[in-house]
Amino acid sequence: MITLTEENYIKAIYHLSNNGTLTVNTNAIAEAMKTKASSATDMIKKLSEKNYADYKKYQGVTLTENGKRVAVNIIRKHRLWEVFLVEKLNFTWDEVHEVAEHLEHIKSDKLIDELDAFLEHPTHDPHGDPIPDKNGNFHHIDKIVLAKANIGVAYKCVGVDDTSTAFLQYLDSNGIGLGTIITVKYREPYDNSMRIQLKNSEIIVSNSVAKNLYLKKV
Amino acid sequence: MITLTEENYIKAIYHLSNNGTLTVNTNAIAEAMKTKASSATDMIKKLSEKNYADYKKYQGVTLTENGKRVAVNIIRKHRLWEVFLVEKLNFTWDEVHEVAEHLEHIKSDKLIDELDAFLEHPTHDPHGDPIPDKNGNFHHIDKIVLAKANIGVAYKCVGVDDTSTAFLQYLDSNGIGLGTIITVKYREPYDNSMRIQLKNSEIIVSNSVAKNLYLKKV
DNA sequence: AAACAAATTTAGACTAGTCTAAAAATTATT
DNA sequence: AATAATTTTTAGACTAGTCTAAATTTGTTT
Repeated sequence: MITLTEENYIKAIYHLSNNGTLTVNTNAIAEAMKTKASSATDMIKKLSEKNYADYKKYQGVTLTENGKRVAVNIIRKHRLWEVFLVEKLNFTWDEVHEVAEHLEHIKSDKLIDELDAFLEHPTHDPHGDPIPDKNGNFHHIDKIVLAKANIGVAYKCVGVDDTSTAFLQYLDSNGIGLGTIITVKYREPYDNSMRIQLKNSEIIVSNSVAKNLYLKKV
Repeated sequence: MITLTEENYIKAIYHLSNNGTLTVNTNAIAEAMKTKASSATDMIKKLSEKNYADYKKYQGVTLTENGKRVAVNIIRKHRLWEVFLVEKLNFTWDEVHEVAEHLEHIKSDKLIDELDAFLEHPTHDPHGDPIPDKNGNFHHIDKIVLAKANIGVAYKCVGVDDTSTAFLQYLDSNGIGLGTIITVKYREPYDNSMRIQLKNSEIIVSNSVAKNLYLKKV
């Protein structure tokens, strides 16, 4: 039996390891989990014993295939619930995360399969992140970051990197959401801010914004 | 902050006390929670300290108004989720309970208000039990138990007392569900079994079945 | 009302997860 | 290559919730 805390550590390690590819160090895990390094060490040992992680003292942690499977499954559940909350229960994209953090731990295969079907097998969550299928495969779309977009080309907004409330509300108040058509008019060399064309307006966004918005050619 | 375990104890006490009207003894709580009496004692003390329960040593427990409010709120959440699972996710009425036991602990007012609206403010769950509204008021329907129904009168099935899988599956396989029209043809004095008329069949049910099925005159 | 039975509480111990403080290993700097 | 700084681990303690076993209270018989 896997505990809620174990699941959350596995998820944190998965994200910190760039989807299971890098080795993660103890301090990073502790910080992500908002605990102390000593607590992280204890949990890492436990995950290692239970075959969710590979670990050698002082050398950092990677997830086993088993651990990755658990992580991807939680991510699937998290993102499906986010779609449900936005599409069916009128949540905005900055409100969903906290509730989904809890819903993702409900254990029922039937629940998640039926939810998936009820939502008509969505491939992306409200932030544009891909939803892995039952077998853990991600539906990949090739996206570029606004900061690297070409001048004069039309793109569609397909996701965000930063999912903080502040950023999402900034986008909302500037009329940017998933599907919004964006054309770059000008890149200011001085600070890398950009003037972009939306449907009915032209706005200037800073480089920090441009680095966090994903686009796809239309 | 209230813990998951505290919520479950409060819910158990609420049910055992007949919706907050009777005093409940320690052994009954321990049995309901599948723990030992000593564990129940510890938790009772804690609930008492936190003002969810009134308690004097050796004298049993009652819920405070505060405790009842918590219990009714959990019951509201539990039953709304049950409706969701049956109506939207194709669960059968004997499958919902276990998953709802977990969903009922998700804490988000917006979630439950929106779910309520999404389901169009249902007044009863899939077992016919009333769903309290936001303010904790139950929508009462006056129902009678099949065992006490009159011969020759047509009734509609509005609920069950026993929600065990075995009973619900028995009902399913005999073509009885919420809304089924039932007319009693004969009561056998020897064992209080009953011959009842359904839409396209006549069946005989034992007294244990008849005591667990709620009806309402049509 | 004394003795027994049943229910309840206390005492002490265990696990999961956390913490602080100190020790050990690794990495960086001179 | 030695020392300093950083990271990580260990040791020991704490809380929530559980357990067993013993002690206490209540209630029930005779």
